[in-house]
Amino acid sequence: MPQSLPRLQNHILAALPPEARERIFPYLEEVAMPLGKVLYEPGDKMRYVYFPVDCIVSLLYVMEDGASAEISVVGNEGLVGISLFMGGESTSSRALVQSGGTGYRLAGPRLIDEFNRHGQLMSLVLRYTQALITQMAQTAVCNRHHSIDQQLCRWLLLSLDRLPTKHLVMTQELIANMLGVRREGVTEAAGRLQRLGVIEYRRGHIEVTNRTKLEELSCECYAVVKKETDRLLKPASSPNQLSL
Amino acid sequence: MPQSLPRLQNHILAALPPEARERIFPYLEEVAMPLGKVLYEPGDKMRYVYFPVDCIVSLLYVMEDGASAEISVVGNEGLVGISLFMGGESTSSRALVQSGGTGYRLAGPRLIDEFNRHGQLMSLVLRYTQALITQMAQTAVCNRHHSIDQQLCRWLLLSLDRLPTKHLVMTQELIANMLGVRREGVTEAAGRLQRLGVIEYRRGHIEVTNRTKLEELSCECYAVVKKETDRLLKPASSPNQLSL
DNA sequence: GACCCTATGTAACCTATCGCACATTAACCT
DNA sequence: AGGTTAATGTGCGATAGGTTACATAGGGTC
Repeated sequence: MPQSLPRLQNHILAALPPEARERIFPYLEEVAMPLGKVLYEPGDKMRYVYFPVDCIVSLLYVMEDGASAEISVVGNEGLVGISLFMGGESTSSRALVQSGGTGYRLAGPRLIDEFNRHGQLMSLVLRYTQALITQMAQTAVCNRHHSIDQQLCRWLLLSLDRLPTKHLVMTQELIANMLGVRREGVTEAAGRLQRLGVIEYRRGHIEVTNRTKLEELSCECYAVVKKETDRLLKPASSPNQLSL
Repeated sequence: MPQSLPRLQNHILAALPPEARERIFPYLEEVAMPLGKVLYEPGDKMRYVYFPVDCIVSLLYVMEDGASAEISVVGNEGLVGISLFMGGESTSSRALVQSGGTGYRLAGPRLIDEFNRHGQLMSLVLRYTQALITQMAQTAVCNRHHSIDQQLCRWLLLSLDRLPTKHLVMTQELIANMLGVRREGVTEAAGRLQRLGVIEYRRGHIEVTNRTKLEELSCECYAVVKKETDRLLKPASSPNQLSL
């Protein structure tokens, strides 16, 4: 089984030891992840986990009245479908591709089988899940206390960290859906950021031109999540933290 | 080892099979959980997990400027300190006793040892963790879209579900800290609820007098969390969902 | 019973964001 | 090239909630 490069661009897959790769890689299926694709809806029994390679997936909650809010984002640092191994088999949120690209999927039973070996994969995905929890918690706080401008900065940074370029293909309308605010609010915030020379945009495209300043303008939430995610996932191939 | 009743009031402990109880119960220490006690601060290396019996613990995030927001609440349906088995050993939030009572604590290594047996305890705590994730996600959404009145209803219901009585010992100031809003906002919302005959309160005490109406006035967030938590934890002693 | 502290009530003002209505234009299609 | 559609810009009034500043009173303490 050739260890083709793309699948190693997903950090979880890349951090697996050789034996685990041998067991799992034959079952990985490459899948297109075009913008707007829905990986699962609330309550769906999950059949696959998805390992993003160069795409971004948003976990978002849509309310009865149609209003929505992003709970967290997943890029090639993680995987989509944690409920499979957490035991619930479904979530109350929707998984939506927010930035197109490709990924790999693995059938649920294959993942669970490997998870149950109690080895590196289990350790990795549990640590990743904790990083995800941190992100959700910080999103809750950010939604409560920070301005649209600050949240837009945070959102751009989270996206940027998960993309190979400084260029986002994204309408303000979609960003508004993610942040759970009006589209006009995003237009105004984006206008301000552009006037400050932090971003440049045209219809459906945003380019970050001054990342340093973007970080300054963002609320603390970005840094908190980034730092904690790095802490949890950097030592990804360190000795299993679960051993005594 | 006698299976004294109080420890079985914690649903996780109660759902363990006899063998697991035999291994764990000797190491459980009863601990007082007075209102205001801090179980851990952000970044603290956790030494124990806590199993609430008749108290409520809030996980809340405190920002640089002192503003705070509750991320989730834990009662006797769960446990505090999931980072221990998730692998991070610390979180970015604070665990604060919001309603006094007692609980049991278990030293980290003892828990991890049992977790690593890959049995019922692992299954239980992972499912519980997913329930916690649902609660956090819904909190994020609620913070974005719902009014203080609705959130107060949700918060009262979540607390009520974790208490043996309809009586909360709680100042409006504290509730405001949890919800991440001004104290005056809570005063006004509580006043409206009282005028509607849903609650009755006096200094530091709140009594829910019409739960049905409280549920009507709450946003959908309470019901979503409740339903999902029940789904995940009700079949607590069902066959290990992780087996193929 | 007097006292004091803390919890609660109230009010005037400020601001961010919403809700709505519309103008403008970039980019795509034929 | 022109038409069409979707994306963006702008300008209101409405409003929830924040900010500040006090007034009031419950309930424990001496």
